[in-house]
This record gives sequence, C-alpha cells and structure tokens, in this order.
Amino acid sequence: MARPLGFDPKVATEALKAVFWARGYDATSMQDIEAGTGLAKQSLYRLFGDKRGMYRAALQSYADHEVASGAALVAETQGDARTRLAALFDSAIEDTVMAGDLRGCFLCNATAEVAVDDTATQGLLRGMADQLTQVFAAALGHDVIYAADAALSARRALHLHAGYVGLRVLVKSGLTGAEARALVDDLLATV
Amino acid sequence: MARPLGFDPKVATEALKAVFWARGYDATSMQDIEAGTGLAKQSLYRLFGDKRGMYRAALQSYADHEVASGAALVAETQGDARTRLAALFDSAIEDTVMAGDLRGCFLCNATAEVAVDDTATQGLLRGMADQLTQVFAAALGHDVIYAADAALSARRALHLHAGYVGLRVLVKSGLTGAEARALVDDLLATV
DNA sequence: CTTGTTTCGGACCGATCAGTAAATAATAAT
DNA sequence: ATTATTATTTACTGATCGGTCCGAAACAAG
Repeated sequence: MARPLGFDPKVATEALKAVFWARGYDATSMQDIEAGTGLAKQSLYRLFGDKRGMYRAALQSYADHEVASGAALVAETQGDARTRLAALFDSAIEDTVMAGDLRGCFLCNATAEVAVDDTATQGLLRGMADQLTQVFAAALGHDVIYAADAALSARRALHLHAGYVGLRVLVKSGLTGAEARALVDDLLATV
Repeated sequence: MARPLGFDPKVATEALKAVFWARGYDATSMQDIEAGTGLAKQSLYRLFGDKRGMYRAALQSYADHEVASGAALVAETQGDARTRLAALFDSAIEDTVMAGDLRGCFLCNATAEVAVDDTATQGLLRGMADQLTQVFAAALGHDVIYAADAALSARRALHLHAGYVGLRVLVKSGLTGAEARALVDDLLATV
C-alpha cells in the first residue's frame, strides 16, 4: 500500500556498472552517477546505502553479465579446449582493441585500483577472480589431458587467466590489434 | 645568489612515487602528498606544476628504478633465457606475495586507472610498457632460438609481459604464494 | 651588514566532494 | 475521499578537493 519504485533496480544497477566501468571508483562523482543512471541521489542512497555499495553492485553486475557471458561462450562453442579458448580470447579482442574500447576489464581495473587496506572489496574481487579462473578451467576440461590432471588444469587455468588480465590491461596503454593477436596466439600455443 | 633548495628533488620524486604507488592518482590527496614527501604544497607546485605533473614524475621514477632494476637483474643473472626469466619472476614473487606487499605493480595500476580520454598519460604508459617488454625480450635473447627469430621473440616477450601483469594484478585480489609459483612455473614451462 | 633573489609556510580561494533533512508528490488500502 | 506509506525532488550540510597568494625566512653576492 505504498508508492511503487519509479524505475527498475536491475536497470539502475547496469547503469551503475557502465558509470564505474568507464571511470573507476574514485574518479566517479555522485554527479556522474546521477547523470549516468538518470536517478536522483536519494533514490540511489536508499537502494545502495552509500557510494561503495553502488560500486559493489556495479561489480556484481559485471560478474553476473560479462563474466557469465564468457562462461556461456565457452560452454556453447563446439570443439576442444583450444577452440573454445580461442573463441573466448577472440571475442575479447574483437570487443576491445578492434572496437576501440579503452575501458579495459572492469574487474581488472577494480583489482588494480583497490586500496591495500580495503579487505572487504579485496574479498569480493577474489571471489570474482576465482569465478573467472573457473571459466578457463571449464574450457580446459574439454580435453582429456586436463580433465584427468586437476593440478595441471588449475595451473594452466591460472596461466590463461593471468594472460587474459595482462591482455586487457595492456590494451589500455595502446597495444595494437596485431600485437594482441600475436599475444593470444602464443598464449594458446601451449594448451 | 639566492636561497638554495632545502631538499633533494630526486628524493622528493621518489617520495612521490611511494605515495602514488600506495594509493593511485585519484585517491591521493595533496594532503597525502605533503605528508608523504614532507614538503609544503608550494615547493611541490613550483617543481612539478600540478598534481598530474607530480604523478608523471612518480611514474618516471618507477620506470627509472623498478623497471630498470628488473632489466639489470636479467642482465646480471648468469644462464640461459629460462634461468634469467625465472630470476626475474622469482624476485617479483618474493617482493610482493611473500612480503605481503599488496600495492601491486605501479605501472600496471596506473594503466588500469588511466582514463579513456587521457591520451597524454596513455602515451607515457605505452612507452614504459614497451620498456618492460624489452626486458623480457632481452632475457629471451640469451637463447639462440629467440635470438634468431625476431617475430617469435616479440610474440613470446609480449606473452611473458602479459603473464607478468596478470600475476601482479591477481596478487592484489588475494592470489597465494603457492598459486603464484604454479602460475610462473606454467608460464616459464614453454620458453 | 645590506641588498637581491629565491624558498618556504600558512592562510585562503572557489569548487566540488559524499551524504542528509525536510518537503512534496504519488500510490494503495480502507 | 481519507489516510498511511513510500518515492522523489530540492536545498543544504560540513568537509575536503586542487590550487594560489603573500608575508616571512634564508641564503649568496657585494
């Protein structure tokens, strides 16, 4: 028996993701957030508590959509581990370097930006990093060699994850499309 | 015939590096900078122009010292490419995960934090990234296979660089020492 | 010691920061 | 229609932001 919300919280959260992804935490002002979401401060504060809450929601939205869509791509692509990983990396290159998108990976940016004493956010990021590592491990699981050797699989998944993070970061400082492809070729040559 | 500087600009620049390395650009206030350098605003503004100038000087100091010391380590270590790279990565692990240093790589952090429209800083970072890639390429150059094949060397150096960046970033979200070692083992297994 | 030049420290600037309080508008139940 | 409850808007808070101005202190040359 009360007035209903004038907007969809899901949509608002995605708008938050877009805003923080583009500028990071500190460089984003409440003014930017109001403009990006189209909502007034009060509505945002009521829903998310404070600016950090908005940031956490944005990160969660990234994990729920971007990371999950990577997992889906790996699951839906037909073929062996290498083929699935190639599809994952190719789509990353296509969507970033080729599209001229210099925002980088939101998760990587957030990890690099996190303060040394912000253990709460660190924990959140660790969980999402594990989630992403699992995507690589899942792809590897389609080869019997990796399916049979958990230690090898874990190690290589971490290797791939690190390469992925490096790729996404280096793009921000001007890595070209050709360099990105060469990097990925070499990264996938061993799997 | 004038009053001399009451401090060493070199030392001040290193203090700037420490301050920005610990907190990043946006999260660092002029108050933090005054406290970290022990200098008054006026002296800093006169020397570096503005806050961005201080940041650039800090980045340059990182390239001149940290990146250069990596290059020195590669040059001074005796042995083949693999041995030299192992020394480089081992020292990175020892100085970060093992030492409980969660600041990450200043250069990586800066790249992740850089704004999409800040082309000036992007250019500066690109130069430093190339410098770091050259360190890996130099290590590879101690194997005839890489010395003879420039394309392979370039590709693999980029691969190693990306892996290095990924390692340094993942440590910030809680990668353990054991995981870091496994990652590096796998990364160096192919060279 | 005087003079010329530069550094240094603190007061100060308007702008912007994250966050809040109160008033207004809208809806659902009675 | 009245009332209870909630959403939204407007105005405002003290604090802090990056940056500047100016007087005082310090040093070198004469």
